[in-house]
Amino acid sequence: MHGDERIILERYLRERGLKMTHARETVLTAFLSLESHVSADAIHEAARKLDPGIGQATVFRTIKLLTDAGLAREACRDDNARLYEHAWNHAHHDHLTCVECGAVVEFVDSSIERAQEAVYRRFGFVSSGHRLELYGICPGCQAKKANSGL
Amino acid sequence: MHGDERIILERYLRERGLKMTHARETVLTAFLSLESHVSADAIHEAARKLDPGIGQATVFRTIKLLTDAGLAREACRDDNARLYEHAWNHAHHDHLTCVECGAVVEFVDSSIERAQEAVYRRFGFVSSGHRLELYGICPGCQAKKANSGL
DNA sequence: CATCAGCTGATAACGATTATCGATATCAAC
DNA sequence: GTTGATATCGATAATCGTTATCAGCTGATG
Repeated sequence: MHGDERIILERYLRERGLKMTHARETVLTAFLSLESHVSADAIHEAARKLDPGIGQATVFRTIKLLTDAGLAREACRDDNARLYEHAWNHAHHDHLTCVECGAVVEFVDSSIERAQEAVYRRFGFVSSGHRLELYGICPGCQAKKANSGL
Repeated sequence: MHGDERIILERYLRERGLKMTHARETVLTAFLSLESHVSADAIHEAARKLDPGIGQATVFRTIKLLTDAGLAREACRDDNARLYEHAWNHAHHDHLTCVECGAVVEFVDSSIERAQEAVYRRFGFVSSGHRLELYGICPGCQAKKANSGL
């Protein structure tokens, strides 16, 4: 199931003299069991269901490892807390977020990507990544608003 | 000099029964005296030079007012802290940031803007704003790297 | 110049993240 | 399997940015 990710992490750890432990495997499993855009707290909660002894600090430490290993990626921030999403076998994408209900649509748009490359060229930069967040009101919330009296 | 912004703020405050005070005027002046992408702490520091008695809490409170009044806008986050930029007479723009030296280029690209609108239509969303951050290495840092042995 | 709602600065509280520390688990070598 | 050096664990304290609290103060209005 999640064998690929486990092997990636194990190799990453071995390469720098770190160890594969129960706790780290549990956090990885918990993270993979959740949908995109999870907080450290949500991962901690999920990990506790697999092993109630998992500490909060270990979750934070392991998330950092997962990020460095290329398995997780910081997605955005829910006002205060950082949110993470899967990065392995999940191609690059941008986010379209509903400001009313919080729904998130992931999308890729080739003309946006091309236009971004043109901007890099225009200013002589070498690209190393980008973050695009579109905010708006989703069709469902538009309908809800229209029905509720406006 | 900054008369426009002062009047904007004064009107905003009056409209909701709030008061124009020394402290608020000082924070506004401090904010306007700084370049784009400032932290609350930097604004506090600048405000203290104008009036050493200005408290940190007042700076946070006033930044919120400036944001609501349309004079400031949350730009991005320097890892942990929120950063703010001028929003009055500063048209919408996106950011191109050098990951080596931190330099920020502000730009507008009409084909990116158009492509974003197409994405909104594709998913039936009504737009309410977006945030685009491009990351890369600026020409200066590319040259620095090339010279230093690579 | 009195009044009162709004403001102020100091300080405590808060939540997310990070550092500390003694006890424990891991892995490689025997 | 045992050992041992060392990474790791969970609990807890510490940090940092931000927000809430509160007693005293200020500014617009009459």
